[in-house]
Amino acid sequence: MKAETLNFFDRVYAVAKQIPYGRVTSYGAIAKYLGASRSARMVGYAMNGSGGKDVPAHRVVNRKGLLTGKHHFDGTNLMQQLLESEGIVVINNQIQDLDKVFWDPFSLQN
DNA sequence: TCGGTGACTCCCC
DNA sequence: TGGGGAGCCACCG
Repeated sequence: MKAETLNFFDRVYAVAKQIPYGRVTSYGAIAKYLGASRSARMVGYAMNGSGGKDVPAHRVVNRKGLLTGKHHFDGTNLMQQLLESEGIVVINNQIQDLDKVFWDPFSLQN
């Protein structure tokens, strides 16, 4: 069974749910955590199915800290609003101090 | 059934 | 150092 690949989506959601408040991570970080650093696109795609789930997709951004997925939210700047609501500084759809708010899923292993 | 697309990232030149 | 191309895998039509 290719259950492992199917779990890829579920794992993405699981990791995204583990993102602590006021912190963000990148698609590549999650993908790498799942052992598919080159499948970062799939992570973002998985977020498409995050609708209706408790997955804080707004805490997942690209490697540059750009809110590339904000366009997929109901609101145009809803994603930015949510991040700012958590104390994250977002300017021009880009997260500031990304190094400070960046959260690594490998921290779970700690 | 097959092809195309996509919220990205890394490698090569 | 900077820019461009290829890769990856699942979902949709």
